[in-house]
Amino acid sequence: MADVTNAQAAAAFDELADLYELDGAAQYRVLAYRNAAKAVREAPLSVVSLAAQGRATDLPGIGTTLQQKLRDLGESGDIPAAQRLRASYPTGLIAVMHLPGFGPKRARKLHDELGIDSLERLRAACEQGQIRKLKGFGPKVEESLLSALQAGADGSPAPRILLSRALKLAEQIAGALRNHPGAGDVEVAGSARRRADSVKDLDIVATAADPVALAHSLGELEIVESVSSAGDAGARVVTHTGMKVDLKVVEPDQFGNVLQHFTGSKAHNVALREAAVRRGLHVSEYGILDDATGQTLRCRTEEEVYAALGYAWIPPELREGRGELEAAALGGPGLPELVRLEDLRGELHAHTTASDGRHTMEEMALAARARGLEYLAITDHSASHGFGNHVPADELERQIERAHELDERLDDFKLLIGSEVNIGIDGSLDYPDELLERLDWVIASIHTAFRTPEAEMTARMVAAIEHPWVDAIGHPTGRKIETRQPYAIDMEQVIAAAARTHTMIEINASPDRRDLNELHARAAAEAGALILIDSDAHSKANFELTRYGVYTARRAWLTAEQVANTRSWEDFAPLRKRARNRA
DNA sequence: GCCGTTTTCGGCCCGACTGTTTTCAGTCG
Repeated sequence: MADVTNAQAAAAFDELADLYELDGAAQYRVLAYRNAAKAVREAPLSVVSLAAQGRATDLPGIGTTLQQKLRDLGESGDIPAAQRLRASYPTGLIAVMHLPGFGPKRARKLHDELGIDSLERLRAACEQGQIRKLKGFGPKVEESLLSALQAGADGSPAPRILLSRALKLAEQIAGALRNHPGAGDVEVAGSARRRADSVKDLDIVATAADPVALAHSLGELEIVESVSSAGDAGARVVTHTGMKVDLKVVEPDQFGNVLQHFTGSKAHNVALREAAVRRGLHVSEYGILDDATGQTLRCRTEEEVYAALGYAWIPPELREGRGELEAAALGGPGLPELVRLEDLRGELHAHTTASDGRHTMEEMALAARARGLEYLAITDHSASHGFGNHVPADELERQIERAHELDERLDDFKLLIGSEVNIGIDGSLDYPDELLERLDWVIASIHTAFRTPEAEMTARMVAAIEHPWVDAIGHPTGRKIETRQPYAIDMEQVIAAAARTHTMIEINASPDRRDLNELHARAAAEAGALILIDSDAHSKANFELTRYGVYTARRAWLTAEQVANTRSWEDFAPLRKRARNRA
């Protein structure tokens, strides 16, 4: 039944939204499909299975009609309405519709009047000067279309930059702006502030005694390649790395409104405004207009914006339209106290020169202690890792001795000897059980055969989870943000197995992994599984990456209590599965 | 197509920008 993944079902609704849009359907009908696509993409359970049981209507934005379409999708692999519409509107036309500056109306006109059904035919029509003849189109449209097509535009969304790279740039730019003599407040907004997995462009909001001077100073930074506009209200530039940066300079008494607006997300702002309208208030980046008085309230801070609308201030990481408004409503259930970087007291996943790390056990331990951590588990790759970076069993034996000696010597610090053990294709581990038992800590991960079918992959993972000496699962879905899809695996079953067996699940903090993602991490915590935030450090400097794991944990609504390694070693030790098994 | 401390029908966020127009439709965030 779970043959259709939520990602596939969401894509089907998005396609249907595109097709209905081309067909000229009412915009709110189209919007309903887009909202449903988001709900499906973020659902913690298989929506096709839910639909089969008649429970998909519990999801926000799914009614009986869309539930039936999910059933059709589960039973036949397609939705009849989509099949019908595809006959009228070819796939190539959807690509045209997704070109920058284009949408359903323009694409439809090109289709109806010039017979355009692909990017190739569109390019030919441009080259023949046919586009500019159409009513509502002109030479500018034709030119920009041609240059976009020549630059390789194919209607697919622009690539996104990893948060780690984007934040480095954002902090650099914001720092430079703050140093400007005319600057007041300077804050990074947008998805970077929400600590999303990846970022499309940077939004910065500022106040300034001299707005023009501040706006021009952005364009003068060394990292800036070109300036597309700079005035008294802000500036828009592109860096040498290709990142678009948008600076808005605003009056201090609107700083809260503008920062809130440009922090988003879109889903959060739409929900916020819809709720406000029901109370006679209209929210925009300029203020809050009250129907009753005709007055517009301008806010210096975000706290004032949220308070005026009846909410506690909402941490940016939660602003994704995932129930945060209901939780933040004054007099409501309240928002969780989110875990912070400084809450973490131990690190349970780190490599040394014994496998593919850059530093020795001692160097890593001293670096961890210097960062204020109280315990560290050394978890080099196991016997079958390959790439010449594996640790054979006899080498691990020697590592155990070295670790015990080192642990003796380190004051006020607990050094654990563990392993990141490969999970074989059949779910087996590549050290003998008696060796695994003697370790302080074992984290098991999949590093091979990513294309294994879902049922086998799930069974493979669950087998590892059920192993008595596996304390935790590392990077559970194998995804690499923007570059590698997660392997096919039923996370519902994985999470349930982990919760049942007291196996911890990692949020791997490596900025291109952040795996578990925020949705799975939230589901896992709600299912009662204990979460770890691990750096997976391959060098001393990599301990710095832990913060990306904390960001994901916060986006997952996690409290310090739900993250196992916020505990002291004394409190953490008995939570390990091996400690429970021995007890 | 969804949804309900105004509603089972009639609403459904808000404003800027662009290129085309001469008052605005379409797109974008």
